[in-house]
Amino acid sequence: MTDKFRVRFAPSPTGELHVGNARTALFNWMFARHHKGTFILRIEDTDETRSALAYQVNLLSDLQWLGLDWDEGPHKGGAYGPYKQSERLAIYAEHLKKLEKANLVYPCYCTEEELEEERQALILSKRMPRYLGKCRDLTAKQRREKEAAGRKPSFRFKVPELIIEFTDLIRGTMKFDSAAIGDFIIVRSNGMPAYNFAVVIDDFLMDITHVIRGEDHLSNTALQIMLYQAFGFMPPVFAHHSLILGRDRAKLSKRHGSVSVGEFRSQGILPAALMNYLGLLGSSFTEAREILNREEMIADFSLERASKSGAVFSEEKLRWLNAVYIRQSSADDLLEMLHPFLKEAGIDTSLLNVDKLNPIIDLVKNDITTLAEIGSNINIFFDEKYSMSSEAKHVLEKEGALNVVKTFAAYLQETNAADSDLYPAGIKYVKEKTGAGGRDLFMPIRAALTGKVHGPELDKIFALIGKDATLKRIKAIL
RNA sequence: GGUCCCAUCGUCUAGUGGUUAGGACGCUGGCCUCUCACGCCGGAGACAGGAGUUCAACUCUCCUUGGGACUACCA
Repeated sequence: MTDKFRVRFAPSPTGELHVGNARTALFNWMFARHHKGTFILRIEDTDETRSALAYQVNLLSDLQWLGLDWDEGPHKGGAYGPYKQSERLAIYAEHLKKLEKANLVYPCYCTEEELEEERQALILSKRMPRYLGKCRDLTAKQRREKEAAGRKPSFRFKVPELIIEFTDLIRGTMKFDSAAIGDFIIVRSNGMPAYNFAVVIDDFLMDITHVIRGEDHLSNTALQIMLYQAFGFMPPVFAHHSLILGRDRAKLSKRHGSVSVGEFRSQGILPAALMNYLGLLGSSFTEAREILNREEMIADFSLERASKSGAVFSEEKLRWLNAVYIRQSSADDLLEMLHPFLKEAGIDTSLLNVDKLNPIIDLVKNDITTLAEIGSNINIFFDEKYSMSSEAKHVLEKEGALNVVKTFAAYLQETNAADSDLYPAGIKYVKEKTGAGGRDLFMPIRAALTGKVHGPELDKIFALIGKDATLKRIKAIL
């Protein structure tokens, strides 16, 4: 095996970054960092109709948000560039020529309609749908005729007859019979390289040592190995990890709900929590715990611990992890991430100073699962956001409830106790004066103070709201 | 249909021939003298089935069953 470690994440910018791809990126990144190797980002944008610059921009920002920094790639450069396939077209053309010269490739003039017909016919006759090599033995004259008729050829690789064998780092020995594989297209009729062709060339030229990717590429590997052999290239080590599944155990897709990094980001999932969860999914760490920061994950990462079977994505567990991360975060760090969510909740953070906001966040962070929940939990601390829920109203309608609230207000107005004593002394006073205790004592005060029946400890709430606001709120009720 | 991959609680997993099959999420009972949450203590919950190999199989082999991926001029 190699003592050098160069791995890559090679997404195509044709949509939002899917958590499955993010996990592949994470595995590659952890592998590189663990082995003090190089993590390369390559953009596979050879599908002109599906690729969009906006997706690429999005992709890079999602990766950065997750903290998956690359050593070579867009915005970063490197000795093996360019790192966008659309900028490497000359390289692919040159390699096509090599194969042509070796007589390992031929032009195919079939139209997509013709190919589709052939495919359907094969399916109907219950045979394997694959290209049968119609254009493989065209004469020079026949080719000239097709060209003259205005047909642009694609180029197909002449699949040799052999058994392809390779060792997968996660799955062990893999064996494929090329008889089941039809001559496949390596360059499309529009001149763009096809996936299997471009990856092989790029992975070799970029000196990739380990290809870590999803199980969905397992059968592609056979085609790619044939190409490595045709070029006389030394293939890298392959490792195919399992896929992320939806509830129904089918490959996780949009119909299963939220699947993109961007969606979780806007729902208020912390990048560290998503990273941690993705690292845990379909894998495990040797540590007996499940909450690990990035350094711990890197230190403990091993492909040997990657599971071979697919893993169902559990949003429940992600949310649990997220809540843990929120609770563990400092108010300063949270505030940074909370900005867009506070804004959305209609709270103008620019008007508030950190000294006031931080203690509130420190209290509220214990009650939220995602950052997006901040609004409904923080409202009780702002007079202009204060509102009475129907449950709270109900509490105040109970026998004696209003009297408790009134007595509390009366105490606050008359006392000259120090601020820190206000709440405990007030409660004691109300208890003695009204005889109320437990639920009957605290719930009316909670309802009056916050307009809600749930929330953090009352003494802490009171300390943050203060005497004046409390009196104002009670007056509004009476 | 063909090729390939996979199989431990509902879910994610530990386990590498001898264990009361462990943990986490979720569910659930109790405790924390206001609620919700947190936390703590407890509970229910799994080796898909069948043959072998072996003194001994969750663990090794084979078959069955079940699930999945691929089968594009997408990656």
